[in-house]
Amino acid sequence: MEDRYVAAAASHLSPFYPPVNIMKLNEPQEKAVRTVKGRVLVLAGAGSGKTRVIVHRVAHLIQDLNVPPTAILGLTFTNKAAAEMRHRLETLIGKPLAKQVTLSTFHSFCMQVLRKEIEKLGYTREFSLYDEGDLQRLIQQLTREMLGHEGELPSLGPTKAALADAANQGFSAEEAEGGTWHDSFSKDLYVRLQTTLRSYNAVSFDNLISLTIRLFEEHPKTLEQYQERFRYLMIDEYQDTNPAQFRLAELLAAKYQNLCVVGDDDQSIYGWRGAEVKNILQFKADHTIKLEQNYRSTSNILAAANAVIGHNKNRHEKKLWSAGSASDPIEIFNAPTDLEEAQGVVQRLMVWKEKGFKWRDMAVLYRSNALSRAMEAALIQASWQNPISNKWMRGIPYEVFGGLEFAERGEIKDLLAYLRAIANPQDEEALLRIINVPRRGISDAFLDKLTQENRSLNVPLWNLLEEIAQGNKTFPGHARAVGGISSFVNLMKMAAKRFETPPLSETLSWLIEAINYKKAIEEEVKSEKMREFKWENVQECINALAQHENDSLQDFIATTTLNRQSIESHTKQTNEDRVHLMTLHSAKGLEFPICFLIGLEDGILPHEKSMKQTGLEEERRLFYVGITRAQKHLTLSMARARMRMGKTNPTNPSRFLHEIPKALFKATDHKVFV
DNA sequence: CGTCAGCGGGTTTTT
DNA sequence: CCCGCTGACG
Repeated sequence: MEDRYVAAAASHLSPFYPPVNIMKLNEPQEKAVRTVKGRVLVLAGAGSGKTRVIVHRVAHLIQDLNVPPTAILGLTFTNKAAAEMRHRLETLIGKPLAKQVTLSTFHSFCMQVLRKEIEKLGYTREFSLYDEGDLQRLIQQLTREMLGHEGELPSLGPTKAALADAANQGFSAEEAEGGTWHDSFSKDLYVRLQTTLRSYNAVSFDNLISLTIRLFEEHPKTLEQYQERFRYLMIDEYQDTNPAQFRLAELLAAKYQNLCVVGDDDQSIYGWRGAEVKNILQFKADHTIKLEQNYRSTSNILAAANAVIGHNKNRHEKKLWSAGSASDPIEIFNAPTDLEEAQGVVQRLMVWKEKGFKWRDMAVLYRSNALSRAMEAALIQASWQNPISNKWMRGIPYEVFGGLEFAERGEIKDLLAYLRAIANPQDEEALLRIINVPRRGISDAFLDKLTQENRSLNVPLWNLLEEIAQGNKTFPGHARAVGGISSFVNLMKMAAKRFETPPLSETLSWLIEAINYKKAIEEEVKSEKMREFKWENVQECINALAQHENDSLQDFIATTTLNRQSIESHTKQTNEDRVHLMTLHSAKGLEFPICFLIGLEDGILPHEKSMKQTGLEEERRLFYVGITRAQKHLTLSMARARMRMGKTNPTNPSRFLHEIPKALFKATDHKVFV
């Protein structure tokens, strides 16, 4: 069967010069865009227009080669990168076309696939998605069960590492049995974890990938459907793929082999998550294209970046160059304390604002989420003069990306657990979380008894609860608990019915009322302020659901779990004029005219937990990624004393700072104005 | 069964 | 500093 667009795709060989959209690219960029058949490796240095190439390549396929947008699949690692790519594609080819292209993270792509196909693997479509926290609690529980009360949970370090490794390989319970393990406890725990998830009708983040692989391997017909649909596959940040993701990509590309991978070994920063740089270094390519001209940064910034990354031994030599001017030197300041460091950054932000930059042109990047605290405090306290109205404003608008905060709050987790249990009553984790919230007189001891019983009978907890509610099972002396369970079961049944019909947000409101959650908060929480805060969060959750009226309950839960930002960001308009705060990891793939890297101290960057040699090189790459986010101006900062875990400790400047040639930077006082 | 004080432990990074 | 957990008590 000869598709129209397959024939058309060969037209890149014709003398026809493709229209407008790729005219402004440099030679290797254009080559990358026009090489649409076969296995293409694009080695793209930082700021070399990698995203631009991907987006133009998609546009070229659609507009010039008549490839249907639905035949293109672009995979990224972070939601932010996927969103950025979509945004840029929209400006290039318009929303209607861009919307039809599948651009998503590995995990959400797999989620979409499994939503449709998971029944082939023996799960139901209502399966739950467990985030890292859910998984952690489950592991804890299983560990306790396995060790009994004797073992005082000995060093779980090696075990956790072994579990992570198996997960990165994408092992199923059966595969784990045959795999090589350091110790049998780790293996048993992993096997037990996988089988328990399975019995809960639940999948972990890693399962999203591994189950999709299994689906494709066990159901060649299904795989073929996806291969037929997605004939053009592109993977961004390919250096970050782990073994499972690698397998998945190869499966999808196996038939047509139109696989374009883009990446940079110098920006490999997910080794801790099982990423293997060798995937990009050993990629079997029909065409290899190197992008080495940097368009993003001034030559000072680029020179600093090159000098820093040059200290890594384990890398491929490249020669990033820029035609740009030297411009300002990099600024470095060392403040007495973390608070003053934050104030120094805020003062500089205000200077740039006065010079005409938008807040959204500026970003503050840091190694770990905890570092945002002091920054936020300083941003909230700042007073600045609006250059247009000349009015004095209190607080600089900012947005923190990626922090877990909102989704991690107890009340949100409670409500989501309700939704999860309603959608998937087999989700024991969710069930146990909310069965006694608010208090229904069901004690932990009683629940232990029940879980033990359902394990030995091999009956889902929910079924047992139903039995109890119907009076088929009696527990003399536990009248209160039995009563609580009955009302809980009835409530959940009623809720499940109600959630079948939209609007979902109204049903959630009903549920919150039905469980008297407001009263529960009022009884639980002492401080008036906290109560208000929590109640606001509950309202936020309703609002978030209202934003997803067209989705099913399951879709809402999945989106929320896969993209924590999504549950809170709907209130803030995207693209609002705010300073961006984020970790170095989530900044990858992004660029900002004005960049601040804060907390550049030994122990933070490089992080104390990764001071071993290989770890150190990854930390350096992280620094490199940070430096290369800056387009026009870069400020590096540190503090001589920093509050950590409630204690203020002296610190030393990051060893990486010594790797920047003196000629490239200017040391300044932390205060801009006195 | 629920509450509350006291304590010990832990901070990388993301989906 | 901020949790989650524990164990004693009401």
